This record gives sequence, C-alpha cells and structure tokens, in this order.
Amino acid sequence: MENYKIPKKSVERLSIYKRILKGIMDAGFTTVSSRELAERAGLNSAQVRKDLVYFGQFGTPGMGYHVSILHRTITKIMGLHKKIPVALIGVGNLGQALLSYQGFKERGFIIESIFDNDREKVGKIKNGLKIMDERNISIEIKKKNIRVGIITIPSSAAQSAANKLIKGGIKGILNFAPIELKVPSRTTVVNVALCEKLEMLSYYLSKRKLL
Amino acid sequence: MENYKIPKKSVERLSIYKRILKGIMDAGFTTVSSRELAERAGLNSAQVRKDLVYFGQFGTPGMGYHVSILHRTITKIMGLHKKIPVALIGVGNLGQALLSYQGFKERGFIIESIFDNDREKVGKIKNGLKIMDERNISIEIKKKNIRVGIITIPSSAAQSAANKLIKGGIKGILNFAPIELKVPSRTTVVNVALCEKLEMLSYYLSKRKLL
DNA sequence: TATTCCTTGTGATAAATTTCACAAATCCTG
DNA sequence: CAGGATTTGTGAAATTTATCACAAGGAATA
Ligand SMILES: NC(=O)c1ccc[n+]([C@@H]2O[C@H](COP(=O)([O-])OP(=O)(O)OC[C@H]3O[C@@H](n4cnc5c(N)ncnc54)[C@H](O)[C@@H]3O)[C@@H](O)[C@H]2O)c1
Ligand SMILES: NC(=O)c1ccc[n+]([C@@H]2O[C@H](COP(=O)([O-])OP(=O)(O)OC[C@H]3O[C@@H](n4cnc5c(N)ncnc54)[C@H](O)[C@@H]3O)[C@@H](O)[C@H]2O)c1
Repeated sequence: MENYKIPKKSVERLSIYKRILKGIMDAGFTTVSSRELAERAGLNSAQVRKDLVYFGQFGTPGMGYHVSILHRTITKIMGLHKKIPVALIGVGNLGQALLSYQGFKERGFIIESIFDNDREKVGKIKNGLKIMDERNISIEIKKKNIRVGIITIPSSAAQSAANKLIKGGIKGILNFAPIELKVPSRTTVVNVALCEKLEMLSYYLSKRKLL
Repeated sequence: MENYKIPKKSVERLSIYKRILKGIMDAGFTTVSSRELAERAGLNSAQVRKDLVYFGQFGTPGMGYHVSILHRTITKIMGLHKKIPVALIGVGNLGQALLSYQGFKERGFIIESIFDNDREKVGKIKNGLKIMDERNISIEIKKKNIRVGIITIPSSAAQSAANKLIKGGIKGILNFAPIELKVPSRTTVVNVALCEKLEMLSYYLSKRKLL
C-alpha cells in the first residue's frame, strides 16, 4: 500500500481499469485475470499487475482478481467513493457540454456553482444552477467549500480565473484552456490538451502521407 | 529531418511549442531561445532542443530560434498548413460544443459532415450542416473523401461507428468515448481521456487528503 | 491427496525518455 | 577584429517506464 512514487501513467490507467471492471461486473463475471484486463485495455499483463501492486495485493494466484472488490478498491484509492463538489468557470460551448454530461455525476463530481463574465449570461439559470458573476468566484467557492474547479474559458482569461479559484481555496483544477497555468505547488492542475490531440492526429496522418 | 522514431510525447510537445511560438510572435518578438521556450512550457531546455532536432536544425547558436520560421516549420511538420476535412459522429452535448469551436477551424480542421442516429436530429441543420443518418457514414465520407473522424457518441455505439468510418476509408479518429477502439493498424486513433483526467485529479487530491 | 493447470507478484532486463554538461558556432560589444 | 557572452546540438549518464520470465501460490479435477 505504498504511497511512494506512483507513475502518473499508472494513475491514469487505474481509471481505465476501473471502467473496464465496471463493464465486466455488469456483464455478471466475478473474477478477472490480469491478462484479460490487459487485453481489454490494450496493455501488457505484467503492467497491469505492476500497476495494481503499487496499491496492494488484490489478486489470487490461479484465479485472478475479484471484480467487484477490485472495482471498489480502485474507486476508494482514487477517492471516488465520495461526492466531490465542483465549480465550473465559463458557461460557453464546452462548459455547457460538461454541465449536461451525466458521466460526471455518475463518478461523483457534482457541479455546484457555475460562473461566467458575460452580462447576458450572469443571472440566468442553466441545468438548475444560476450562472454567477465571475468576480465572485473566490467568495462563492470559499462559502460552499468547493475544492475542484473546471476552467472552460478562453486562455486569455484562464490565468486570472485560476488565481480567483486559488484565492478561494481551490485544491485542484481541470483546465481545458490551452495554456500552462501558474499555480502554487499545493494546487494540482490537470490539463485536457484537446487541440494538441487533434494536432497529433494530423501529424501522424501527415507523416504517413494520408492527408 | 529524420523520420526515424519520434516519441509520442515529443509530437504532443511540438503542438505546445507551436502555440507558445504563436504567442511570442504576436507579441512582436523575432527570436526565442530554447531556455525561454522551455520555461513557458514548463520543461527542460535540453528537451526542447532535442525535440526540435528530431525534425531538423532550426536554431542559431548564440541567438536561438527564429520565431516565425520555427512556427511555420512546425505547422508544416504537423501537416497543419493544409485544410483537413473532418466528420463528426454524434451531435450531442459534446459534439455540438466541438462543432461550434472556432479553434478547430483556425487550425485547419473543417467539420464537413455530421452524423447522428436520433430520428429527431437527423435532417436538422446545425451550424450550417445537415445532420445525416449514422447509417450513411461510410458512403458519405467516401464520397467526400474525408479522412478524419471525431467520435462523440456513447461508448456502447462507438465501435460500430468506428467500423463504419473505417469502411468509408477513414485514416484517423479522435475518440471521446471512454473505450479502446479496435481498428486496423493503418488507422490511427487518438483518445481524449476526459473522465480519466478528472479521476486523476480526484486521486491526487484524495492522496493529499484534500477532499 | 496428488497432480495439473493457471495466474499472481516480482526480480531482472530492456527500452524509452529526460537531464546533464560541454564543444562548437555565432552574436555582440568595444 | 578580438574577446566575452550566449545558445545550439549532442554524446553520455541518469532516470523512468515497460516487458520478460519464472518461482510460488492457489484452484480444479480426479
Ligand atoms: N469548445 C471546444 O470544443 C474546445 C475544444 C478545445 C479547447 N477548448 C478550450 O476551452 C475553452 C472554452 O471553449 P469554448 O468553446 O467553450 O468557448 P466559448 O467562447 O464558447 O465559451 C467561453 C465562455 O467563457 C466566458 N468567459 C470569458 N471570459 C471569462 C472570464 N474571465 N470569466 C468567466 N467566464 C468567462 C464567455 O462568456 C463564454 O461563455 C477555451 O479555452 C478553448 O480554447 C474548447
Ligand atoms: N459531454 C461531456 O462532457 C463528456 C465528457 C467526457 C466524455 N464524454 C463522452 O463523449 C461521448 C458523447 O457524450 P455527450 O455528452 O455528447 O453525449 P450525448 O448523449 O449528449 O450525445 C450523444 C449523441 O450521439 C448520438 N448517438 C447515439 N448513438 C449513436 C450512433 N450509433 N450513431 C450516431 N449517433 C449516435 C445521440 O443521438 C446523441 O445526439 C460519450 O461517449 C461520453 O462518454 C462526454
């Protein structure tokens, strides 16, 4: 159950295992081998075992892993057994898509406060939430004790919004704006590099002369 | 100008350098050092140089890199100097957000065909495009010679849609559904692991007992 | 219970990626 | 034009990550 130094990649894969386990569980199976898990995730089975062993010994030789127990364990390791209140900054194209996404709620992420700086939008109701003025981010999230923020505003405004979140006591930020946010080390930022992904695709196709 | 074996990470960073170079260029500077590029990207300067040298020698000792030339070069290396027609599968929350996103067009990705399987949606117009029946994906993209597809449908339907894209001759897929698509090796898939990112954030906060 | 089969956990090995550190190239100043 | 200041490109070293391969544990069967 080492807390030592777990590769970022392993953590990301944990999330993938959890999703696959959910599918296997729903299909009615009770055990699963690292080989099968690896196959479904497109990985090497030793890697699956290594990843899991970072957190403890959950398997039984000759049998594999108990699906529901492993699922529950990973959920707990990732802190996904509790509801996590979230603030959304920027109720535009992407922000609204995230707001309507059921998958977040299913995973325990509850969007509780939403902000924008557009006078037309502030005060309106979206998905049962009143859009608040961006200037009140700090006060509001402090009041509601929200510790996770999602940034979906243009990159020119992202750093300033991040600062307000941090001032309000935010602990983690999921950032969709294409910019490296500067934050104190006690704050964790995870970037969703959406455009980069598309550009990577372009590169690979271009390299193979497919465009 | 080696085509040898370029790390995936380097390719993703290329995209980041390009974005930063754009900013520096717009700010009116003409040259930039690997040190500054590294600082802005949050990386080591040797890494920046190594990344760039994969593709050629663009720098001048004592001076650094010529901003606009490097920007243009990276754009070309990534195949982003040409318009790339794209098909979008799934005009739901996320699909509509992507459809309205200007950043794609700016990068040369032009969404030309959009598909859904919802009878209510098929035939309607969205952003100037008629939503087409998902059953016609193969025919349509073959006709229009579209080589990149974006999948924004539930994961249960994603593999079947991917198959139709492949049948229509697609070369690359940007996949937002949380599932590993099985595709022939001549097709490139890039996954946007959105939920995984949020779950990673949960893990890091949880580990530090911040939730 | 003995035997066979399967699968874990893990040390060793390999591969990939990052960082260091410095010679060589070029710029800039006086 | 000399000399000092920079900054590149790059081998070598260090670090990180992935894979191999196998002993040992446990299940299943007879
Ligand atoms: N939409 C996409 O598909 C997509 C894809 C990749 C990246 N992104 C990135 O995500 C971010 C949002 O994209 P979008 O398409 O939703 O943009 P958008 O313009 O549709 O929405 C941005 C919203 O943020 C609000 N806003 C602007 N400044 C603000 C501020 N200072 N405080 C609070 N709210 C503010 C605007 O009023 C608007 O409602 C951008 O950084 C974009 O680059 C979006
Ligand atoms: N919206 C988000 O913020 C978000 C976040 C993370 C991941 N995702 C993933 O992105 C995908 C789309 O999410 P969403 O929120 O837009 O869902 P959504 O339900 O809003 O939209 C899905 C759309 O796909 C259409 N569709 C369903 N089956 C189809 C088929 N076989 N062919 C063509 N169209 C079909 C539906 O009619 C609907 O219009 C999902 O896989 C989801 O898990 C979404």
